[in-house]
Amino acid sequence: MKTLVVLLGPTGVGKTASSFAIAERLGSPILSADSRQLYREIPIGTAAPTKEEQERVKHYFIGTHQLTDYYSAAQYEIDVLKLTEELFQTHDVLLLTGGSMMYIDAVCKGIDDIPTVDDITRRTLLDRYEQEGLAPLVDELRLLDPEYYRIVDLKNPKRVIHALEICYMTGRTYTSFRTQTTKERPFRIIKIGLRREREELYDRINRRVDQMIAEGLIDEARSVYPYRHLNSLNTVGYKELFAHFDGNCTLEFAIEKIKQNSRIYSRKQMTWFRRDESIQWFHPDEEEAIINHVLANI
RNA sequence: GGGCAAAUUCCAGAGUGGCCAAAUGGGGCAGACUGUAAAUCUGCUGUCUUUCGACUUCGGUGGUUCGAAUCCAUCUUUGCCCA
Repeated sequence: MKTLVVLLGPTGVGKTASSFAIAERLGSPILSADSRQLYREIPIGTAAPTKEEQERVKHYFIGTHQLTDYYSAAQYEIDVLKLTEELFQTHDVLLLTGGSMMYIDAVCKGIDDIPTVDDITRRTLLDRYEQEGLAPLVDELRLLDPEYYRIVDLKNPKRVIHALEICYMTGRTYTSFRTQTTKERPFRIIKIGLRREREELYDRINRRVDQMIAEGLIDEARSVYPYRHLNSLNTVGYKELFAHFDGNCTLEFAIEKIKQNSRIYSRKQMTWFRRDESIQWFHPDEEEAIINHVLANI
């Protein structure tokens, strides 16, 4: 049986470094599971593998898209499944690595088949939200999809709006698309989680941000500044610098905020991963133990 | 040396006799999460307690008062002003 090894963990824990060693031992390319390394315009701030690193091990899903492209976890699921089908023809084991929680779940558990929202519907609801606020939309959701109304976070605009978008676009309830089932995959999945002591992780994150700055993050951010309203740039490392470019804060403050938001992001990742009991956790230095664990389970 | 102002819970900062364990913001911590998810949202944040509640806090000390973060005296520190 074919095996997909999923190497995951919070930002800055050392996934990239570990992934090379593991990929080389397994003879696998690396499938990135990172929702921002996808974009070719922002390699520095997303700590994407460098050209040299990509020459050492073949990578997929790095710099494959433009900031203006629409992409989502659901699309990622489709793309990864298609790619793995191909690659499993010549490989028994494949390595997927990254920290985008939803992307990983999309591959491992699947996402329900919900239609992609068209631009007009999206803009209509967004305009209404901006003009009328959330309350009327919440009321509508109660009428259009009472079942989802009962369980959604009614204070979360993204969730309420998205459910309404689907209702309006399809004429069906959002609930009717939610099967909440875990999809079966034609391959075995082994999840390896990397973790460190918090103090150590935070220290690495802080230092990595300084390094990004040294590598030219500010120029990189400036080069994409005209696109700052794109969702793909609602990203740690960029939104803080945009605030500085806008004159809302000093550079020093922006850099501190990047560090802080990166730390917060790493914690959110850990919260997400924590409830996944199928993850086997290791310290990044335990390379041999990781390899042995993988070899013992394939 | 003289005058004035200020000292609040991790930080900033409200609060000027009871409704104050003390607004609000920041920070910290925890959680939710199925379509732009590095997004978006929620809760907690003096101690003990499951709850009710109890206890200790608003620079120090001593007063006034039934009752003080709030009033008085004094001390300490800080800032500003006059020398």
